[in-house]
Amino acid sequence: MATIYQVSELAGVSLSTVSRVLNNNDYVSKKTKKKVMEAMQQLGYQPSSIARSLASSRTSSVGILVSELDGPFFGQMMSAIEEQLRAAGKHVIITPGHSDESKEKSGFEFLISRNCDAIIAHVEAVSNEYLIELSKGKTPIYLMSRYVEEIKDNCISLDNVMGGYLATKTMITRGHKNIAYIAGPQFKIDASDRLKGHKQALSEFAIEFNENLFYIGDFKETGGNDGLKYFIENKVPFTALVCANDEMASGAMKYAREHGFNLPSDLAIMGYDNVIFTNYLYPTLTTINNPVPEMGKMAANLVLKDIYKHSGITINHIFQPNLILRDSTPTVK
Amino acid sequence: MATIYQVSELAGVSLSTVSRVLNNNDYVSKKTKKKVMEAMQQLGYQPSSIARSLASSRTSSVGILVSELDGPFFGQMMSAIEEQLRAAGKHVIITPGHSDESKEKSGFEFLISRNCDAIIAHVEAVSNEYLIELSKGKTPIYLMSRYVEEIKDNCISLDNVMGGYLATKTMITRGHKNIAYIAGPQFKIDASDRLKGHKQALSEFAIEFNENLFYIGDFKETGGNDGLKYFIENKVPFTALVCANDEMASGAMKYAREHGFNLPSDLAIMGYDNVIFTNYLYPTLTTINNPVPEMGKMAANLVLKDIYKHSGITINHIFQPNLILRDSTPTVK
DNA sequence: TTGTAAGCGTTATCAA
DNA sequence: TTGATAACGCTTACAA
Repeated sequence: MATIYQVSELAGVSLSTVSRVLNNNDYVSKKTKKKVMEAMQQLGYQPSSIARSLASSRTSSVGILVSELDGPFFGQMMSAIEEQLRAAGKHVIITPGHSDESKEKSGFEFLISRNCDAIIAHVEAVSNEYLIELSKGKTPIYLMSRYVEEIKDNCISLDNVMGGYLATKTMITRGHKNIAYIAGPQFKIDASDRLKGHKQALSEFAIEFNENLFYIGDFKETGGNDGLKYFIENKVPFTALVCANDEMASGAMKYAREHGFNLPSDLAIMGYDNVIFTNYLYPTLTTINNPVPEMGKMAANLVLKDIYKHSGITINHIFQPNLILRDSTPTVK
Repeated sequence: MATIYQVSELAGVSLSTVSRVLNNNDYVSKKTKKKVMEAMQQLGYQPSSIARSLASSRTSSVGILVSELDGPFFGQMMSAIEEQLRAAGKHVIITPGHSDESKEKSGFEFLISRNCDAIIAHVEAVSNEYLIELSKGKTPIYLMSRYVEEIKDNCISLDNVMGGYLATKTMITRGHKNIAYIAGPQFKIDASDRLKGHKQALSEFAIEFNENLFYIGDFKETGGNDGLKYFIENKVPFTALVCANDEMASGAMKYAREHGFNLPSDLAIMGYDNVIFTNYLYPTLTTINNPVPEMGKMAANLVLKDIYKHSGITINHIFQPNLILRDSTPTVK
């Protein structure tokens, strides 16, 4: 590998001049610049980003900490962030936190030790206090889908209470009274907010919250499965099922069909997130749209604005979910 | 941030000693080691991985180059690789190539310039020659789902011809003669191999390949949609549809249902990859299992063995696909 | 506009 | 078993 030193020698200039060319510094004459570029070309020179960042303590890379590397939700998120950042010549370093406190912390440490210029994180297990403390460090932290009052300028979040409310209200206005609810793990703020919205809608229409129609799932297909099974065994009648995410809804749909339900007439089902495959289920799944790509893009923009000083960027910190009405929730007479 | 220098001062030893402790070097007395560790603790010292890799030209990180950051296929792949590597204390740096030649190349360059100890790549647009050339460089390259004879020891691949054969043969043995086929983009080797297998099965059973029952899709839902539309407009009768991946199959299923097909009785559909949501479609989708997680794990193991000198690892370079029989392909009398 | 030289935080080679 | 000291490849005052 050629180094900057060899380039400088071949071009007959000093190290600093080569460095200037590398960094598009204005104070270089056209002529020298050309000489240097040619030398680089000739040697197939590739600057070492490691050395650059050691010297400059900037890396042109932003860390992304997500819960999982797979799953449609995180896929969309990573993809949107990466695309926006790459367009600005920045790179991303992605690491998973697996919704586990110590793994999330070590993810942060890794990213920080890699000198990321900033970190965009979707974390669920670490406490707000930890995040606030971390934000005082040298690496700026941005939060996706999480609102922490003390560092709200660094948060991009979704109004999940509203989303939860919307989901259940839709079922009610479509004629349902006995509505089962499969929640997500309650340590996840998204999940507990959605539940809050559910209860809000219930109470608005004077429907009592029934423990026998409430189950806490795992945000995966199995959660939908297990939840529906639990409800059926409880023998409390219900005509609608609201799930706190699409994966659980699809699991429930499958279980329902396998156990003699005729969908959607026997049971109306609602998801949450509007993940890509919901449109390919049968019946197509009514769901609450979680504008993940837009939010990812916004998070990237926020970093571009704050850290890389791009101008003319307007930031929207809180997104509103909206209803996507499909076939799984027909109106009941 | 505390540096190694401050640690050495507080512990009353030299830089080198601290470095030795950091690297678990044996030639350090228990006593000094303890002193140093305490100093580290006290200062909350975190070694700079940047500086470390500049000095050692090792990074404990392996680059992953995938086509897309989202999508169930790549999600599973990244996840499996990362899990295995993380268990060995290595980190991954992920970057997407978007199935585009110049983007894939710049992905490689980025990863190489980050001094990754190795790169695991799933690339589709760059040529074999490029990969062979690249393999001569200082960063070892490993290929996922791609077989290149000259560097076969660095390849982990799936026998896609066999998979394609299996898919179509299954349809034939279940009683179908008029089988439509929606292929993937033919510059992708996976796609062209699957097609090859399809033709092989056809000819084995003396069924002629019919251009009117052949469509090249984009490996996404839209491809399934458009393909089925094309076949219907062609007005050539067919009773079975084989798709080169699950996304296209799900798109086709939806289009079929919207256009009056009764599934699966009117049309048998076969997917490929056994992506997570195939089991939640209705009818559940018969598909060819692509053991992505196993292959990802194997690729990680290969790196662990070759690069990090782990012992006792057995490598399987070529994986065999198998049939997952579900409800979308009933037998025809 | 260009060059000199001092870092950046480690590892690695010697010598002690 | 420990310590000096020279790399690693680049950026960045400061000087010229």
